[in-house]
Amino acid sequence: MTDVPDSYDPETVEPKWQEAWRGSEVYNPDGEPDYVVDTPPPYPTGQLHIGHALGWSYMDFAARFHRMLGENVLFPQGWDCHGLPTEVKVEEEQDIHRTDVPREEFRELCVELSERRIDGMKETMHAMGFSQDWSAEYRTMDPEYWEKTQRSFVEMAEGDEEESYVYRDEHPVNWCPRCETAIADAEVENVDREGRLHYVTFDGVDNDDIEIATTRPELLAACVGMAVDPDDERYADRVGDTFEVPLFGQEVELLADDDVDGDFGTGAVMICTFGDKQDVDWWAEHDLDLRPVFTEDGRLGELAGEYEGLTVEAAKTTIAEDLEEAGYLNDTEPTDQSVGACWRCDTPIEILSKEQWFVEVRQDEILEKAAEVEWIPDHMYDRLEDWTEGMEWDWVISRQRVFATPIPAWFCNDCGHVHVADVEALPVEPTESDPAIEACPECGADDWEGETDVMDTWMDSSISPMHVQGWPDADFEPTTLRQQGHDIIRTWAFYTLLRVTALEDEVPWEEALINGMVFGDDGHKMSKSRGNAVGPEEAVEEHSADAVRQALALGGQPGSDIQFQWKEVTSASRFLTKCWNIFQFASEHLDEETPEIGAPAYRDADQWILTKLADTAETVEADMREYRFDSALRELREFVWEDLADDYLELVKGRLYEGRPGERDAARHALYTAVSASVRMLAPFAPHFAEEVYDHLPGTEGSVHAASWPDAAFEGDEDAEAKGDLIAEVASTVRAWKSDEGMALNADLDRIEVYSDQGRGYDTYDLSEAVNAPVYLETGSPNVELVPVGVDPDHSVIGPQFRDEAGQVVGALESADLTQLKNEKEIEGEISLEVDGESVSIDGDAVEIEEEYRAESGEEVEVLETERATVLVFP
RNA sequence: GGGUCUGUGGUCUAGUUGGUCAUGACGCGGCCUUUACAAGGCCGAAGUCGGCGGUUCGAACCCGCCCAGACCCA
Repeated sequence: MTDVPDSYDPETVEPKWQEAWRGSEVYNPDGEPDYVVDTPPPYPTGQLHIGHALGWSYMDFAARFHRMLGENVLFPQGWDCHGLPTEVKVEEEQDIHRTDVPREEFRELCVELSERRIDGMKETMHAMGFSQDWSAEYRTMDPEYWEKTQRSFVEMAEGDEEESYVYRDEHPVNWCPRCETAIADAEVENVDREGRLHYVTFDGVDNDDIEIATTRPELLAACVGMAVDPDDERYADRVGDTFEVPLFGQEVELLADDDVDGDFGTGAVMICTFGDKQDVDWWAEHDLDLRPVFTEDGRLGELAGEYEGLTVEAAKTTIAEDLEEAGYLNDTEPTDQSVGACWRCDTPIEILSKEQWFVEVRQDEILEKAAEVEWIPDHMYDRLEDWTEGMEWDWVISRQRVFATPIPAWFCNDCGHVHVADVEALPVEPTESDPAIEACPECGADDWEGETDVMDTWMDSSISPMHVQGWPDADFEPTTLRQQGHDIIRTWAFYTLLRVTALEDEVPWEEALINGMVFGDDGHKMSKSRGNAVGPEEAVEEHSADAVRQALALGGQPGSDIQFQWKEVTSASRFLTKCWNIFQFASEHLDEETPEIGAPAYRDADQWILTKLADTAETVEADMREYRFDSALRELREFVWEDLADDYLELVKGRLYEGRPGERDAARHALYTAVSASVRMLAPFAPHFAEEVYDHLPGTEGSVHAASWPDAAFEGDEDAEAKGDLIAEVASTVRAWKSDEGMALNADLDRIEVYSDQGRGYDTYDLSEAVNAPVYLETGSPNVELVPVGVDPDHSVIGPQFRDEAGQVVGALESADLTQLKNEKEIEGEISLEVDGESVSIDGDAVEIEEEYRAESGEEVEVLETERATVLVFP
């Protein structure tokens, strides 16, 4: 091998292999897949952010690893296209309102924008080296996909009232006045802000007046009742009293309800339709009137009389002023409040009662399936459980928007009958075409109005595992892995469980790997204003994709939030350089014949590195199976850097350069085995680097990503590891000593003597070369003065043996005469002590006597202590 | 207010059948061109393992309370 470049240049290597992979089929499953990833379909924002990079890195590590295990991996990629942000962007770019152009035309503009944005995100995915199977790409905005969304809707709507999950009803829903659409609970976020509490008097009707406190005087027109805590003594005999609503005049009754917080304001509150979810509960509970006062665009409506047309904020001010003028407003004060807001645009939501489509939430069956999924880490199940148990309202799935999957239904203009499309008719756009049936089955008329409402985009993405598994053409089988962030457990994970359970009565995925958030280098959430935001492209450009991937893997174990740190990227990049240098060294000694070397006469050092390699491969594989990418990579790095580079290479250099052919071949073969296995284990993390090395490595064919995980099992001498540890340790200690002494590392020494438990039973060839000195193996103790300097009791023996006296025993050992202890231990095999007036005896093996060697005066010898040996160095 | 998680040298991080000398990286200081590698090697300084209490012969680890932070929810 002569064509190995001096240095590793990711800037040319990475794009080269990305190009090659694009044109190959190395990531396409060959036949029926048995490891299927339910890849998140991201929303096409145009930017793949660092959080995506983390999630996709996890999936890519897993996909590449499982391919190497010989599994047929399907790692598809979808795009969750529908939704409001795209509509808003199109309106902005085209300078139009969505109603200015026909629905179909507006939709087309949204599709075009989505396509442009998808292209940009795909580029970043390629640059990160992710290994999706692009032949399995899908987009929820394509008719082939929304046919499936519609089908899933139709199937869930089938059956009688008892069976069917889908129903249409008028019910209060969360409403975003800016987006002018209903939204689900999961799309409401609570934001803390300061409000103003208004103390308002309501005149009594044939009874005394009452004072209530409210933050929302603009809702007076919608007031339909008042409530107090039944145990509130201030209002003990007043329940049932009637009052007149100031400015608006409707009469309302005082109710008692446990949910009233008596400590808030005056202890009396008004009930409006609707200020919040609590109002909805009271309204339903006490069967109150409905006085809808808000319009769909967030203004006051007809019932507000002279205030009609004012925005919520303007009405709040105006009505407060008028209350004050009329003498009803007694006081105001600031108060902390938490208001629901649209998670897409942060506009405070209102609650409107509207005719909408709903999907029933059957908590028990969702939880039953959720419990069958293996959550990684497992406490993520708790989040799903909490959310599910706390669900109060069914899922409102209709949206009054355009760019989404149409709800496949029509209304009969004569009798109002609702017709849901038949499966055979799908996909269908009911605003464009009439139903397949002609006459209304209820009244016989033939005059249909297509549903203009569209579906919540979560209806699209919540069938992703079914789409990925080829539903409905193929029978559904659970996918293997779902990877997603913990921030969307309440949405994507929840809805997917709900839908797949309802449709197939199966778990959507066997394992749910939940990743944390990625914070900036300063430990805070990434944000442009804070200036700590880093994009994947930027990081890749600065170092390399392989380095960024490693940094993400090492950020922490999956599930925990991680901090993006440049220093980790730097250190990963150095590791690649180190690996390249190892490989470069190895390449000078390997050729096409190396892999074929038969029956190599391994020396101790060779057996040692091969044993270490086997242990490493086993540990790394176990970690990878458990998605512990952090510890897998750490383990691998330690092996490569410490065992392979620092120790083994130094030990066998002499043999490789000057050994006899048989001895050289043994080292070459072991070196080849270690390098080949290491590069394959590195492949999931650093796919470009691994491919480049593998490409140069003799005896390989094709891509490293089609290679198999190293089967490194090695049966060497029983104590190969112990011998090798000793050899490596002595070599490195002597070399460190030389460095300390300011000597050249290849300075020759007169001789060294090694005293250890291994006696003379190991091989000195490599050791001798590595320290550049003749090596004499010795047994027993060196002929230099030995001075006991302390004791090292084994607490795991002494603790259980003496229980509460253990402390005293250890104290006695430490204060005893060391020379005497040593004699007892060596002669008697046990040690006797006086503790608390009683004589106790300790097994000699439980007490280590620490000793130091003192060279006899006049002799020029250095005594080095290692963990396993004492080394005398004669310079 | 409720739930979940986290707290380990300056920074980030590892660490479960509880065993005394706590892992590694980056950074910092010093020394060294050695037939793969100065993007390297060697040595060093730097830690009340958030705090308090408990269990135990022994606690970073188990239990309780408290403090701080993150996320989700109300």
